Amino acid sequence: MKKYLVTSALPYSNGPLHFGHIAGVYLPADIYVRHKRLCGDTVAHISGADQHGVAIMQNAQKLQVPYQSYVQDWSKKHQELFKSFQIEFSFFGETATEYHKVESQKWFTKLVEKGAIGPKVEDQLQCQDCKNFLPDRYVEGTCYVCGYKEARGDECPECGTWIDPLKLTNRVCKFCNSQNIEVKGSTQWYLLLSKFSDVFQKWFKGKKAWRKTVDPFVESLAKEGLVDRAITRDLDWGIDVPLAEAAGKKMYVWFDAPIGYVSNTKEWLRTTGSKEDYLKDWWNNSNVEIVNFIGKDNIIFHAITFPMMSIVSEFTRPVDLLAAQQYVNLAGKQFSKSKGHYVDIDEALEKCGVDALRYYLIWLIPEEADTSFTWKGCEGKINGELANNIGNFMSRALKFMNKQWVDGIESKDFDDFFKSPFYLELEISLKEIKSALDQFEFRRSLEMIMKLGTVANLSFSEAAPWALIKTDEAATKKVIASAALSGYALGVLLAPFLPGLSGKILELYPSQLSDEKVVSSFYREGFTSLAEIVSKMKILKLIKDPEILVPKLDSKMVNELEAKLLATVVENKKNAEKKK
RNA sequence: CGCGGGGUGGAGCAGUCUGGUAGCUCGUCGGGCUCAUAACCCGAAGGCCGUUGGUUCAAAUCCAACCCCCGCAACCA
Repeated sequence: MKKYLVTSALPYSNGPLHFGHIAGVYLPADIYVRHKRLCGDTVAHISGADQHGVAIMQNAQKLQVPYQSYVQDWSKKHQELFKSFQIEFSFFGETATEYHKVESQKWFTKLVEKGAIGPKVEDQLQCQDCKNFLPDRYVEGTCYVCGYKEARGDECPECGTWIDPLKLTNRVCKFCNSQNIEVKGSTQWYLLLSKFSDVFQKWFKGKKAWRKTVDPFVESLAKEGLVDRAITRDLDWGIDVPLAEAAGKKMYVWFDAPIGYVSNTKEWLRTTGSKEDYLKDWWNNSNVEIVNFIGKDNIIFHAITFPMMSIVSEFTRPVDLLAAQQYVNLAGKQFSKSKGHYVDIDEALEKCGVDALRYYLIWLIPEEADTSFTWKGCEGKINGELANNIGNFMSRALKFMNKQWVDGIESKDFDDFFKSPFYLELEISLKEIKSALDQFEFRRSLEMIMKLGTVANLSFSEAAPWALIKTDEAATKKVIASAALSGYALGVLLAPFLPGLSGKILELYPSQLSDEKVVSSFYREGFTSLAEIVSKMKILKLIKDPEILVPKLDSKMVNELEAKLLATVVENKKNAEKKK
């Protein structure tokens, strides 16, 4: 029994979530958490809304809504979506709260004491009309390399140059469209990472190996040397910097956001009345494995910045396992709501159902490479695999059983199951299925379960009970009994992946088998004790006929959705060419 | 020479670390079966593993160079 502290990247309260967020972070985290819990481990799954930063201010201002209500609104919507996806958290907090402010200020103060935060003066662009200091992304101008007129302050979309915003000409403020911009010296507090390169190297070399998409990337950045980063801003939305000489300044959102994992853990323990201490029993406990689920854009903050903040402040241990995923694209291109390249996730949920959509999204988890959502792919996976393989197997086997033996089958007839090809395969793959999950190989794990579904179908077809029953009812009973237990085992194995479908399967079986503790013990120890439980029951009778467990997607609907999606791809391509 | 990821039958992917007859799912074609959600089972066709060169008895796999696609990552998951 181990203790796991699993965190999922805090979703930014500034717009709707899409498949990339779900498949890239929350779904794999949820599966991992369910898997560990079934194994008997103690797991905290912590996340929450990330509610500060300039992008939020800009959008709230546009809508003329107070910041606080704007972010709470999005936070609420995100939580509703997680609920409909059956993604569960121990605690989902918010960063625009008093408890988070207290914790963040504690970190800031401590890092100042440790010499890891200090002031520097730097030239910055300030809009003289709206008085905002302009972050790189919020200033546009003419590119000094290629002359492109709408170069952003961070990068020129035309020639790809990394822009120094101070060198742009004809600068425009993206907050208010003013051109009245001046260069001003401004004092900001910096996280002095360059001082701690040795500390970083020592930790990084000693840690466990992460994905090949992460370690080489972080190494190459570290080789260039860790860069000091400004972690304060002159804004009116954010957490106050707890220094008298920095009055009026706020913390940079990426400084306080990861602290959200910690503050939310503290708040979780407080609100549940736990006696445990968030640091001693969790974050600073060397017997706890800390696992972060994030998207590839967050790697730097979770592999460098936050671990350094943790080590230097000595408040918490750094992350043990960083499960960073790549991106999920939409028909090969990045999601973009402004370009209409977008699929409404609530619509998709309604059309596919949770189980089916989770199934397709699991297959899309971008473990080592970007993946791509298409409606055709969705249809193929759901209809061709989940419905035909698992759904149909449950139907053919269990309907047969209920039709022939209304009163159930005696336990002695179940003994053959333990000699069946399905059981032999199950014995071999159960360990593999679980260890794949331990290594964040979600797709491989689920593939092995689907393979078991194929074996179940194959055995059933080979035994041909529909023909056998005409000559040998006793033998047929044994065939069906094995099939029924195969279906049960599939239900158990699917629990971390598709809790809904797993529940629907398990509830067909008597309570002695569908009981949570029993399910968990099979998942943990294998199915050897299944014989004993069944024999105690004397007769195994299903609670009811299986309904259609996995409804199929209608092909016509899929074709229409796919056509609509591809149309926007073509249109966007045309628009992009026009711009050139 | 900015950085990272990818390029394997029609589609989507695994295999590359640890070299040894090229694999999976879907699709296509042919057959079987009729318990089941037009499902399931069997068989077949289809690939010079991005290109070129090297190492080796042997290369998708190791080495070198190049080409193409995707992303931008310390201020978009």
